[in-house]
Amino acid sequence: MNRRKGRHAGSEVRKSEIIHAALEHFSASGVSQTSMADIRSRSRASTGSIYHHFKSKENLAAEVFLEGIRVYQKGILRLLGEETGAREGIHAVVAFHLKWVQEHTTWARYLFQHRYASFMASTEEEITRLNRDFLQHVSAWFERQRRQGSFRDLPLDISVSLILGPCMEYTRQYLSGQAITGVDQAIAEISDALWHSLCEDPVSVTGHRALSHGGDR
Amino acid sequence: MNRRKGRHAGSEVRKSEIIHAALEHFSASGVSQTSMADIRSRSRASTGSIYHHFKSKENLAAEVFLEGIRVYQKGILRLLGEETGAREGIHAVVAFHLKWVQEHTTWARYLFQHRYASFMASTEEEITRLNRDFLQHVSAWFERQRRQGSFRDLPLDISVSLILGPCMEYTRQYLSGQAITGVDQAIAEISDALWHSLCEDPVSVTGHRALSHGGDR
DNA sequence: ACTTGACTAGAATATGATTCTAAAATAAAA
DNA sequence: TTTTATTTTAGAATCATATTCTAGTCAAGT
Repeated sequence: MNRRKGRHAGSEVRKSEIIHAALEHFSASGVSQTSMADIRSRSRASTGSIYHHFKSKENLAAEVFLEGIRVYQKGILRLLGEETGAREGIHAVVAFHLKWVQEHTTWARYLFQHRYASFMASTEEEITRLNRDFLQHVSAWFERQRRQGSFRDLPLDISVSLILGPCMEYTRQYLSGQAITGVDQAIAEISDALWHSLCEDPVSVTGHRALSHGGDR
Repeated sequence: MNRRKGRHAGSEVRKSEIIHAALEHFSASGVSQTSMADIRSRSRASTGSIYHHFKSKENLAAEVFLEGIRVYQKGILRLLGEETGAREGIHAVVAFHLKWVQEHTTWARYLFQHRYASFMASTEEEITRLNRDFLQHVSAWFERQRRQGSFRDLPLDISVSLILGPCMEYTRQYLSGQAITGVDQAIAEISDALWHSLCEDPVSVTGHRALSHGGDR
């Protein structure tokens, strides 16, 4: 009955080739500095082929974004599902994020340096959907932790800002080569600091702080 | 002697008109979605005139960015020059940033939603210079505070991430209409949290925390 | 008044995104 | 296998828009 599904074998492959060719250029030079000709020559696909798979350059950019953000979010959500304690949870999230950036530099450059780019917001409601679902899971985790008295009772948007903000800012510095502190130390420092800014009563829970850091800078 | 400055009267005015026309569009729709024709018609300047004052669209975008960031940075630096205590300093910076965003929404949309955009990094070394100078002042302030024992001894890039990150992340939410918490409360929450993540020994310095927040969210 | 260089105007050009037409490849039907 | 329908690819044609070019206008100094 589903005779309408006459998918060709190599089609997905070709689409993926285009996405990855685009990623390379977008990540290295940004979307606006990348021409369709660049993508065409790197992917060895024709104009027609590209426009068959993607509605426009903007749409291609969005699909590349989606492909990356899906992988990233899946990783974070797996962590939160593991139901560790609050402090471990925070550390795990920070570590995951920074290591992911370190190991997927090309993706990270595109995803996070262009995070606020305009083409995302307007078009592509799937991005909105992904973000909403993601936020929902994250806030559920938070609520659970808060009920156990691990976190203080902060508004969700503030909590998100406090956690995500430092990670993103360090990421930005790291990607632009301006970070002095290495990733491992950054994970330790940031998660430690976050814990103290989020938890109900930092000192009584753990007597020590500043687990490690050399005398740099 | 300065005969080379055969400035025409209205020239600066015209240039400024172009910048502000561009700002409106850039802020509302982003640089790539704005055409030179848009800017031309809003500023009532001709193509030739625009290209006389600015090398290219990219350069125009950079100059708009510069104009905004200068004002913003000047405000922050004034605060840091006032040599208040560490905690007051943090609060003042957070408050300044968020109120500035609230009062200069148009500028903020452009400056901060496009902060990581590519055209800034590559071209326009004046932006680099501004940022370097700014960072230098900020780090000097930090070093002074740290010597007085107010802050713990964190690497500069980490400190910057911890402070700037939450402000920027909240800003992003605020500008995209996703913030739940109001600006005043956000200032209180964020600066309180920052203090606990940065200071040497939060509890002994001030016994209380969470100065204010309603039971929202 | 005249010369000079900054400034403005708008047409011409160039670059690059998108559309269009047709053909090749593939899968399903006969 | 041959036929038919559908998807996918190709590349030329088109269209949108950023930039350049040529010719002027204007303000100030001589």
